[in-house]
Amino acid sequence: MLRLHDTATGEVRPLGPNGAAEIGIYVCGPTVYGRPHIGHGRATLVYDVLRRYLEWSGGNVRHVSNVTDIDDKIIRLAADEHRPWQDVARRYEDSWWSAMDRMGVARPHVAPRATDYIGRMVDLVAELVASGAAYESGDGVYLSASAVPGYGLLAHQSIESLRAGARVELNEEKRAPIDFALWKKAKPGEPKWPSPWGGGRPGWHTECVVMSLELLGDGFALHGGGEDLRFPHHENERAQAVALGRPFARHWVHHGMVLFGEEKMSKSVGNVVDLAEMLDSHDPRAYRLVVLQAHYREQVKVDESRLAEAARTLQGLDALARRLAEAEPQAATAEPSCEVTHDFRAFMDDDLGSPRAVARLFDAVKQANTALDGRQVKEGVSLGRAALAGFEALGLVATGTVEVSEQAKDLARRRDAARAERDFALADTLRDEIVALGYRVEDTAAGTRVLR
RNA sequence: GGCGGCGUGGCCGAGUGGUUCAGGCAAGGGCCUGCAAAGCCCUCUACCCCAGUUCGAUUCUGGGCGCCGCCUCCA
Repeated sequence: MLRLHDTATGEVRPLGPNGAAEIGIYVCGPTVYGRPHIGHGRATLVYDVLRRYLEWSGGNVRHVSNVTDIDDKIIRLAADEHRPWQDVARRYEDSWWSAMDRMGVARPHVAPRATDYIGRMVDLVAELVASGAAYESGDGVYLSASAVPGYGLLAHQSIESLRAGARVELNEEKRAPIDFALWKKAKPGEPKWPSPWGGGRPGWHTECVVMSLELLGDGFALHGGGEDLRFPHHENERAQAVALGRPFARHWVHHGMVLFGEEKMSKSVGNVVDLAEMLDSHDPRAYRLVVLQAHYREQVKVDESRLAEAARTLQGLDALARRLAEAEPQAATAEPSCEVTHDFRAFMDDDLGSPRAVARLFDAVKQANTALDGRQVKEGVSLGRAALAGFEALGLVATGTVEVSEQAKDLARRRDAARAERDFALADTLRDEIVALGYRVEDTAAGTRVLR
């Protein structure tokens, strides 16, 4: 059973009931005001791995991830471009799903848009106002943080120290600097939805409360997001649920940030790497491997050499897949090695120890190759199948086959003929021609093999 | 100022109070190969500094130095 670190308690503890019970996972999704970068990529990969692993372990997962399609940045961009905010939001939502598909990220079971839930958000804010926890002011409705028992749980700070450290500019409309907006009254020209406090739009933190409770139910299993969302976003989500008296996430998961070079990737530093561009220049699986080789709670350093290195590593995995495809007819009954699977599971169950789990699988890859080298086919296939199955459980699929053009196939056939006649000069020339087409060449017992 | 994390071999990155070793990539040598490639074998370079606890610390404690993150509607 999976044990996971919980930000609320600081402990690694069981995620909750496995098996038939539904495991509700809510992951904070994108605000669609720009193209996704590799930081978004890591975030989705981390939770994709979590989800896949739970499902592989027999869990019945319901994965919900929101799309924030209205916010200040979207409004500003729409104004700059003189087009409706909906166009901006939809354009970047499309680029989001496109990039996620390319990374092999499983789509969430439900991906609600914030603007589809505004009526429910208004209801929730009204309830908070009625309870006395929230108050209306000149520019919106705010939640009073001091009205929430245990405010600061996720920040691991007392309300006093949060108050002392608040860097938020003084806002006359708030009673306390740490209070946060539930509803923002529309300024002239801004998009607005009706509410008891006039036209406006919801504050960011409210949508996740409404959608997670609505789609997963009270006391859902897990709420995840980046370390940077721990405070204030998640703290403020939780505050609303607590103020309403509704059981919220039972488990809080936060993953580390992506560093490009030595510091956090951010627009102000100018080191943002566009996700789609990165996927253009590397095997799309390479980034997943990079992410898996670092523990999800640690920061991960990414750069070109790291991605290229991972891509090379994957070639070795693909090579094994090809060997297995050839050897399997002779070892149809070979079961995946239980030892490998057992170790893999043990590492993953311990707070998603993917670096160790992956290392164990690579160990099995080597063992499999060694066995196959030694003609212990059944042993090799057993080890290899377990390794590839483990990688697949993490969303990393090794490919034993490659699309090869007719031209290259023809050259390969001619090269085999030349080699059969021991005309190696011609064979080498033909090999160069195949390589010039962008392929790699390997000789096997079955003849020339052409690879990407 | 408050809170948290990290400093490991050429690079990335796990882990542990001691005995054989993370793993990946790179480098050197070898096996295999017509030559390569792939694969395998061997080799190499470690645990930031200073104290302390201990028979023994990279691993625990304290201090120091350095780096990173959060406290801003940044994943």
